[in-house]
Amino acid sequence: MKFDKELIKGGTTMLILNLLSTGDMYGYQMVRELEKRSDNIFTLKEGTMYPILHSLESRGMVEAYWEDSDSGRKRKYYHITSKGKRLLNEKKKEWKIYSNTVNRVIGGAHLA
Amino acid sequence: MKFDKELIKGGTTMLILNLLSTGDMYGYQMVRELEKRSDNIFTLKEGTMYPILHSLESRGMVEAYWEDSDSGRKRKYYHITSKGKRLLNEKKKEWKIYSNTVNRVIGGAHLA
DNA sequence: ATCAATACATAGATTAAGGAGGTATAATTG
DNA sequence: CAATTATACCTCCTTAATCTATGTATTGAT
Repeated sequence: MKFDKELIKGGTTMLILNLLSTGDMYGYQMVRELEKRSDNIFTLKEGTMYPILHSLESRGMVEAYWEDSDSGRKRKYYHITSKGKRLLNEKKKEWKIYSNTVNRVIGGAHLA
Repeated sequence: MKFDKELIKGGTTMLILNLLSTGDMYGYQMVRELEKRSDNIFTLKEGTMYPILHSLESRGMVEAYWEDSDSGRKRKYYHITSKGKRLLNEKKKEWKIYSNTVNRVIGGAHLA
């Protein structure tokens, strides 16, 4: 299914950008956060997340920086850029169109 | 992104089954119908639809029969079975969970 | 007569996402 | 203290969904 142009294509990207829009985070934290915020409905897989994060970085949507935690453990934090915020807004718009249309089509009272 | 079990996986299948739940249809007609019902947002590609239709048939979700149109042209109609209706209902439930969760996560008023 | 529309179909390419595995350190538990 | 679990990063390969491209054949319109 294609939606006019490029609708949806990568809903995970939207969720990742959305997480980062609420504050800088590191990868491992994002997995837990999304689980928490979705009441364990969504499970972000590392094999899915890290490639997306690296792709977003190379496209200038996020910026990464290393920081030490209290325990001396290294963490790679990601920060959403203004370009990334624009992408997020686009994706949200697309999601609205997509989900509203699905709901209309499947829920709709259409008489033959 | 995976949703607990098998959520969503093939939203196109849901839309196709949904179309058939409103009456028997032939492939070519379904393409036009979905376009119409979605105000041209969804474009069902034949290369996507036919394989799905054949898979649904082999799994007993739909049944096919040939019929001649007025113009003598052959049409292959599809009819949703009760098994197919059950599958449709499951898919709709999954869609509700999925879309509600996305909306909660991205729209949600979460304070850090 | 030619072109667009109707109507079916498949093969191969593309892409998103997941599964499985790998490295390394810190915290917990027996 | 040793073993396990949790933290934290990463990549390669596969699977599955979908699209692109193509093919056949008939009918209707110009």
